[in-house]
Amino acid sequence: MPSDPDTKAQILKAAKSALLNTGYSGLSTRKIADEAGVPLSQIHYHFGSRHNLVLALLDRENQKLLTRQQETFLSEMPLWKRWEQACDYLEDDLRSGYVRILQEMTAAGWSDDDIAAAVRDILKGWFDLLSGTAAAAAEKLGGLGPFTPEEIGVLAGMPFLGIEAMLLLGFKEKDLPSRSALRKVGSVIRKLEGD
Amino acid sequence: MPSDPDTKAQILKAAKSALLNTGYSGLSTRKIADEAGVPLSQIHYHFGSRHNLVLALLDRENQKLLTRQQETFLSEMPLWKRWEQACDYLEDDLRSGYVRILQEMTAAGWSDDDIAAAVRDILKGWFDLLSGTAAAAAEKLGGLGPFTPEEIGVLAGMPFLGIEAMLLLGFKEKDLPSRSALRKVGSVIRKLEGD
DNA sequence: GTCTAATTCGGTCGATCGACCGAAAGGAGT
DNA sequence: ACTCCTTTCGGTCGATCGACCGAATTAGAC
Repeated sequence: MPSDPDTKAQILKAAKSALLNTGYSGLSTRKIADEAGVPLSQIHYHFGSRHNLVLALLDRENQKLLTRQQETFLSEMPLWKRWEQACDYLEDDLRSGYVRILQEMTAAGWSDDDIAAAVRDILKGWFDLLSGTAAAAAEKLGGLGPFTPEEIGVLAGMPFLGIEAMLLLGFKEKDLPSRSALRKVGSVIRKLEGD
Repeated sequence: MPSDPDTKAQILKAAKSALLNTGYSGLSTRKIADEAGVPLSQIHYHFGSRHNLVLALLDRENQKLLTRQQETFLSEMPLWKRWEQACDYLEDDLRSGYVRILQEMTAAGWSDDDIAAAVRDILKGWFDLLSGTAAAAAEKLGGLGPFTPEEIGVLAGMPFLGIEAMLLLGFKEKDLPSRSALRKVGSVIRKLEGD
């Protein structure tokens, strides 16, 4: 009775839901099993351990992002428009829970080498994308000042990670005008491009 | 026998140590008690609950930072030098464990309203400081372009938070040139100031 | 010295955790 | 019909968790 794909996907979906509800520190195999509506033993049958389940969840969430990344990379939009799109993606990813998942996994990685390596791999791919975009922008804009493309990648990407953590913490635009700041950066880029 | 101050401080110190070793999800009252060399019951006598102990630890770590913040606020250094100092502080805080503590608390706040409120208070103070500095810089530099001082505060502070999370995750300068990027921002500020 | 209140200590409670087990149930190939 | 392999299921193990208790100890007031 190989209803395997169903159950496995069901557990992963429940694991995501449980992670969003309780955070990583409150995550337990029993809560996941209850949420999925399957016996506890199913989790260890399909994933072997809680640890492996977490890694599988991270991998599954990342799969979704990879396809979108490649679309963006192939796009020929002007820089300011790509920045705008990145701001839109942030809102999407906040709603979908992906931001929370990745940030929870990042925090878990501070104490777990396997998770840390997995998260670094994911984020490394993102930074390479940003660096590549910066390298292309260097030609268009005539150099990047004192910065290498990789450093521009850092300066473009890190604010998003910091803002994500703050938004998850409950900061509102009134106390931390993060969204308006990001949008205005887009308009500055637009002027730099001479649009 | 009121050796109370000793024991209480000892427990807080052990709590910090345990948090650095195991992360928030692995933190337990027994590990803290063992590390402090006191019976488990002492923790509940002095702090009432694990929850209160965590909040007390956060408050204690923040006290240290507050004094330094005020020193920086009162300083009359040029902007680029303050930025350099912020980079130096980052290295100090990474070594001392303060970065890890605050980032762990931030992540814990995603699932705990009390911790979230406490962390927001701390970071709100930091952002106000940055915004104030940006407002002062606006006069010196002749405006901030399209940005409000608060938005400049966001754009100055958020990269640090993102970079902290990545450094804790084990990113090296080779894969993520975060330190060189931050330092070069300082040199750009220096040119803007016409020094 | 005596009394009082604060502090220390060892022990224990019920709940929850991850992991594992053997038996039952089901589908596929013959 | 039979076998073989995958999957499902309920139950249980030892470990660990936060919280709490009563008794013993100690410092300081008088």
